[in-house]
Amino acid sequence: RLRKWQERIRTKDAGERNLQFALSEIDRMASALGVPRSVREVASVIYRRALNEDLIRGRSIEGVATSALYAACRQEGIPRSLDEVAEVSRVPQKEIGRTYRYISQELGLELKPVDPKQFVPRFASALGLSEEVQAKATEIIDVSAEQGLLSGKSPTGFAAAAIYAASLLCNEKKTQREVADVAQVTEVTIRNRYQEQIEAMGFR
Amino acid sequence: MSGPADSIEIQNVVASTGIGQELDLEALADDLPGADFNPDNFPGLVYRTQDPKAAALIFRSGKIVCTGAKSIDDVHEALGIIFDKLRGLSIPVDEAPEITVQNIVSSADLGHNLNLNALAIGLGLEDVEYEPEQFPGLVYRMDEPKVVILLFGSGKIVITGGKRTDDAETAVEEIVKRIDNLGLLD
DNA sequence: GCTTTAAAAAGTAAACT
DNA sequence: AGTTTACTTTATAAAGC
Repeated sequence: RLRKWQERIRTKDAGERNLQFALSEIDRMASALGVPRSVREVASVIYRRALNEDLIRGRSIEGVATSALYAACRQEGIPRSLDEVAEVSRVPQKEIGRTYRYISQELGLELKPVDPKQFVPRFASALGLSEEVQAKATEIIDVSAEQGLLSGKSPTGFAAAAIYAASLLCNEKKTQREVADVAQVTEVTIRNRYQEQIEAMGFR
Repeated sequence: MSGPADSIEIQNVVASTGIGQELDLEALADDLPGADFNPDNFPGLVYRTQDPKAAALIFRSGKIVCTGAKSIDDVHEALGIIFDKLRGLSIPVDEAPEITVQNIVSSADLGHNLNLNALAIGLGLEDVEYEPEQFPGLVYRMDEPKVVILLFGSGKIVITGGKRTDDAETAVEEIVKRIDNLGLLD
């Protein structure tokens, strides 16, 4: 009986230590990503829910913690791409994506697809672009999405192309390379999306 | 009446069977020209047929998995060729081993572009997986027939997980109904 | 969970010319 | 900048780690 008590305390301690580790990792990654405290709190709630629903079995603590943070960013409307999240995590991007899809399904998060517009302020300010360019990029995204060009396309690539196009239109030109670097997509992707978008805008 | 159901093409059929006889895969790898056997990687021996084109995974237990065939008839033909090859090596093979179709992958064209964002919300986020950052297709799990449908912006779709030839047809009719009811079939 | 096999869809990416 | 090759997703069996 004494052993059972000790075992329970031991596992309780281990579980407590694991939870503390996960929460400190969420904090570390959130700081590195520069997301507000509210997002860390949402991520912590998601992680605790995953823990209570026994979703961590067979998965790494770090993977679930990273996915919870990725989900929290989306839920709070300030998404980070899987690439960006993977950069501050020690879990490979592929596993983060898989784990995210799993916990999202199991917890019924029902997060809507990421809106490319949500990347515009962050990417544009990283490039030192004006409010005018941001507004133009947002307009390009709205118009081309309405014409059905968004289906299946990556939100970051779509946003990057719109920012590139807007920078040209507003005479604040950034090169495809510069935009590609902040959005972490290739110049080829920007070129492809850009061509479709300017056509949708009735330019060219 | 021509509709999306008429555009269905079977792309891959997976089936399993067994010859009712244990096999020495090391010896078989030497006797079967073109056989790939790397027990360190995978316990099955890989053997490909040219006509019909298919790939078979042959296991020590005598169980066989056939993939890559374009029809159920092709599965039977390809496995027939393999059974005869084994018999030619004086390996006793059951007269007519039972062949079970495990999965059929089909493609089809709905003939309209699809707004996947609207579709994700309309079909119900709980039954949908749409992560364009990871994959351009929307994944929809249907209960009856129990299949998984991948939908693309072009209106092209993939139906997988079905075991019967008509599962794809039923699924296409059903998904067209659901999309049409949402007013998302332009 | 993973390993291997096949096939389609469309996007993204890297390595070449 | 264009082409080729390859990887992402879905399902499914097989034997073994």
